[in-house]
Amino acid sequence: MIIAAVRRIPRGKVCTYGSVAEVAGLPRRARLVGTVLRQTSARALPWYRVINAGGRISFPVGSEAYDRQRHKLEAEGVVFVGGRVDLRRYGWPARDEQLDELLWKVS
DNA sequence: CGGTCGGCCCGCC
DNA sequence: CGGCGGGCCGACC
Repeated sequence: MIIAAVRRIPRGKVCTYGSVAEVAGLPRRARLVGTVLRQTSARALPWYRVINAGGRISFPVGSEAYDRQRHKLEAEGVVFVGGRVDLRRYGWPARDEQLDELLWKVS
């Protein structure tokens, strides 16, 4: 479940659409993740922790949605440099954690 | 840095 | 059935 995957993103971290899909067991379905997030309205869901593979927010800069997402992330300590976040530092899961994350489905 | 081109998979017309 | 466009992605120029 995509929603479940999004829910597992730790505070202060971000996850790309592609990674969310992978963790959810749906490789190559990044676009689906975007579609789902667009339609879902769950307030408790940390949707704002999902960004694109370029480390950017997938909303037009200056848009209300962009600002909302960015503020939420910054409030958790995520730092933007030139409109981007360093995925090596804030990306989840980290490369060495990915295996564990995919294995989580089995358990 | 920006722009394009496939590739991807779905949903809608 | 074909065409188009998405909160995408990677490769290339």
